[in-house]
Amino acid sequence: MKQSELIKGTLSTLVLKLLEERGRMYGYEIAQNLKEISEGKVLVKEGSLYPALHKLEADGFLSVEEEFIGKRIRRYYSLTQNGKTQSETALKELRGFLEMMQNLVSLKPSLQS
Amino acid sequence: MKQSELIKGTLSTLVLKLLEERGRMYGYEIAQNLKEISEGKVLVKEGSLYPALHKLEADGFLSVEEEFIGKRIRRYYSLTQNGKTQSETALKELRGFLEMMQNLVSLKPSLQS
DNA sequence: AAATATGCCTAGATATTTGATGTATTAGAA
DNA sequence: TTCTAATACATCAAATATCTAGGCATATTT
Repeated sequence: MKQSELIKGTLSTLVLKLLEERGRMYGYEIAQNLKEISEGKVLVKEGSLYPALHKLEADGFLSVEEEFIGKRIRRYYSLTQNGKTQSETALKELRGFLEMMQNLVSLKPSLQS
Repeated sequence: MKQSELIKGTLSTLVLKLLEERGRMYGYEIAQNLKEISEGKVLVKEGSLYPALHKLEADGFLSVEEEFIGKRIRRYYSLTQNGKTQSETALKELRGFLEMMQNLVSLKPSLQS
């Protein structure tokens, strides 16, 4: 079990969370940011991130604006109205899940049936 | 995102944790127990659990003893020595992951770069 | 007698992530 | 100046884990 295995299912939610805070980010920036704020523990691969972004966009949760920095393109993502709703829903769910998991991994045998 | 999507990658670890505490359990019992101690939130399907158990066994982390209760068979699983080591490693990792995730989902924008 | 619970199992579909690979620009080090 | 690393997008094949949906059989409750 690699540490990265555990990220499964949480990437989209983390992206939504970041965009909720930052307002507007591009893919590379998101990857760097996740790496920084997780102290190198969340290392999202491009092969994970870009498909995830495209899916969120296709689902109507993200809108995109393309910009050229010199000759290099950047695709800035922002939350749509649906995206904001989705972000709150997903975060609530993720927090509930984390709380429950914390509980499970810290349970002592004596506390159980 | 169904709640179950988030379980991905954690099932094996939860099984190891349970066996570490309980010493000896069979599949059906594990499923019931996860359901109980998670207050109905972790509903492991047989299609997930049995393959997971078989994999843990194949990896040398679990040993099996078959018992007949009347005519009905039960397959009791226990941790091997490797399984105990693996359990501790996996739990440490999972706890670290949970802590980090807690951190990520509660971060305020002002705390970031 | 019928329905529910116990108890094991597999096969196919689905979804996500990884690793590899590709293209191209820009900045900085040697 | 030349080479390397960083920036920035992207896709595809393969691996992996889980779920859905089935199957089989016994035991218990209604």
